[in-house]
Amino acid sequence: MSGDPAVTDATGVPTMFDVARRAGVSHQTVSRVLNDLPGVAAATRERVRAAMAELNYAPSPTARAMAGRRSGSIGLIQAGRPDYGPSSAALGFNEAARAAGYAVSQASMRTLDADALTQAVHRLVLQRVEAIVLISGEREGVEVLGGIDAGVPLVVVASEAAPGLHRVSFDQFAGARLATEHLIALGHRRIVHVSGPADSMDAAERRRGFAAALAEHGLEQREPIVGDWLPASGYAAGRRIIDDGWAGAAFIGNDHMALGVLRACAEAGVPVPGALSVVGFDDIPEAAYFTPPLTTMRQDFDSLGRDVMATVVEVLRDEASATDRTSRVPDLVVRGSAAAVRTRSA
Amino acid sequence: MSGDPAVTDATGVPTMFDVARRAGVSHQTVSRVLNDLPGVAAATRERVRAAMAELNYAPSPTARAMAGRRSGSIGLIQAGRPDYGPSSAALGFNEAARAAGYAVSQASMRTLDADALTQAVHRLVLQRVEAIVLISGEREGVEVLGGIDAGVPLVVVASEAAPGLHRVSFDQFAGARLATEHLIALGHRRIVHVSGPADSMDAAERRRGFAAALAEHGLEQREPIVGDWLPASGYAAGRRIIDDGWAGAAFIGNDHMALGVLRACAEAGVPVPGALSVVGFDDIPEAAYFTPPLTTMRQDFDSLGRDVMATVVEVLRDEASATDRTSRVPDLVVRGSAAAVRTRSA
DNA sequence: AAACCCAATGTTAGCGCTAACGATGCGGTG
DNA sequence: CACCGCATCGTTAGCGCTAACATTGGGTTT
Repeated sequence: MSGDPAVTDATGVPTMFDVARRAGVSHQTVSRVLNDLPGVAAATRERVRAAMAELNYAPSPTARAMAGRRSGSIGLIQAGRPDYGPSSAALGFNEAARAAGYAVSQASMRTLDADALTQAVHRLVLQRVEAIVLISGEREGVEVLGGIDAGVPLVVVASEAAPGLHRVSFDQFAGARLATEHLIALGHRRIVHVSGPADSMDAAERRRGFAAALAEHGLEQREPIVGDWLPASGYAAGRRIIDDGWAGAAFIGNDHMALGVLRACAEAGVPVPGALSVVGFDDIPEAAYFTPPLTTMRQDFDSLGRDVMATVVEVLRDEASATDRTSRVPDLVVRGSAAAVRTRSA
Repeated sequence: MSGDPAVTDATGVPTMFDVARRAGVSHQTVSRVLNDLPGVAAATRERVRAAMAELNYAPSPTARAMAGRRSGSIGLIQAGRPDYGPSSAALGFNEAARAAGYAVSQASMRTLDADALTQAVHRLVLQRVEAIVLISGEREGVEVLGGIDAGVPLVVVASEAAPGLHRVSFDQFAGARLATEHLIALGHRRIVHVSGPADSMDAAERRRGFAAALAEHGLEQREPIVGDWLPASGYAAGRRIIDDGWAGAAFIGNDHMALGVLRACAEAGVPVPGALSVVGFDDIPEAAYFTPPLTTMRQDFDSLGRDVMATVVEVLRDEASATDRTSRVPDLVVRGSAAAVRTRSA
């Protein structure tokens, strides 16, 4: 692998000059071939290509970044718990980035705080990333990013408008409305919502969607119970719902909390969906095996990640003005946790 | 933010020369201060430090990498599904890396294949990463990496020996033995194991640990049922266990499959832990809210990630020979899914 | 006091690439 | 046939840093 006599570099990695010498041209011509620039005769181009192949040459991203043009890398900041959703989206993004020829410099942080985020952005800028992507549900992240002049395009996954930033997201509002309408269609009239935390944009949108569906059908609105996305808070919410005794159906902000609700029902002997119909959100891999299997809203996080990368490419290509892709609507996946009213008396 | 008159650079980012001019020294002295090299008078050192602070100077990682010494970045390859374990470990690693002053260049791939992995390594090497970390449970990943002369230290998270590589892992063998012994201590004599796929090193180690515990206590060994870590395969395994009717307890390779087993039992009306005791592995956040709450083996993935980074730092510091850290043993977390034999007749 | 040493600094030359400009040589125009 | 123009290529100068060497000036040695 190393020690090739045609290679001058001490590390054994061929440089542009090695290719140039081998092809009998100047290094600049090699550069032109590499970047598909015009002004190279077809025959020469081929000769250079052959030399590159023979030496197994690959340009140094570092040197390219130094020389000023594209660095070929993109910064990815992931803030928050390593949940299924964000992790999948990050994975999809990562694969798409590599497929597009980009490297990904990742900065993850378990909890989002303004200073850490700002620092992370600056570090990435120093690394000459061509764009920075933020995957985080918290509103604060978007606000912080909106106030930074990074000098490179910023793309966020955010379900609320992000002034000055490029945005990609699922339509959480529509998803929540569909979920709620499913319960309404099953004949439920007293529906409660367990929402995610106040600082979550997804939670806010789902809450809006829930409220909109109820309003459209003239149903009574109760103040949602606020959780923190974790099963424990869902469990607590479940107990409250049971003790309260009002609701016949519940739209839960995410599958984790829905699991907590199911657990609370199981403990209290409340049959699901007999006495309480439950719909979740996300469709995590476990959802189909809950007891009972969870009816929920599926989000294709993987393709979300790909969409993010597509946006990056687009923005980088034509320096476009603020993009806003909120196209995808989550799909309803019907399983056993929500049923029609009075099923049992049939 | 930009346009500082003391800064020469067109992009507005101060360079070493800006600092040098401001401090009235040469750029090389600035470099010396930056790298804590000797041969700089204390007073000068202070003056340079002040100038750096005033200009908000930060060295360019790109230029540093170019100039040959450390690049300040580490490559992270994550292969496989974005499950809770690997995602958490990657997060812990990422945070630890940043804390240690390193950037992380991440290459994720949903499925591991030799070519993709090899390519990823080469890309990272071109980016001049100082070390490469692989987080993937599959044996093939370790084998492929073992056969590559990357020129930089390679660190893997692997529960089997990795010749020529630095290794970090939990002691899966000990963990599985503890889990099995817990069931034995509860009085169980007919225990079955549902293992992960054959290409998983964790699965193999857990299987060994399970077999060792049974052997020690002279219990009958049945061939483990092989799953693929996903709930669906756990469900299938659960059905087989129930149909078979032999086992009174089951040690399941991970929590996801355990969920499938619980689901199968719930459907078949087999009480857990009444008729079948179940122990899982991983302690995913959902496990405490399964029905019944799952007794399982907790692994602190976050600190695993930190351990990996610690190993990287260590290896980078003294070019040490192959490291091997298999210290941590998973902890038993007792919940409701495993009970003593004949509990019901009490 | 001449020679010397060493701490403290400055100067120069790259790392591998891109960007800007120069230098060829060929065909076509008046 | 002198002239221009354009494709095709080469040369030079950086990007911001580190590494190796050159330079200074005070304090020691002989």
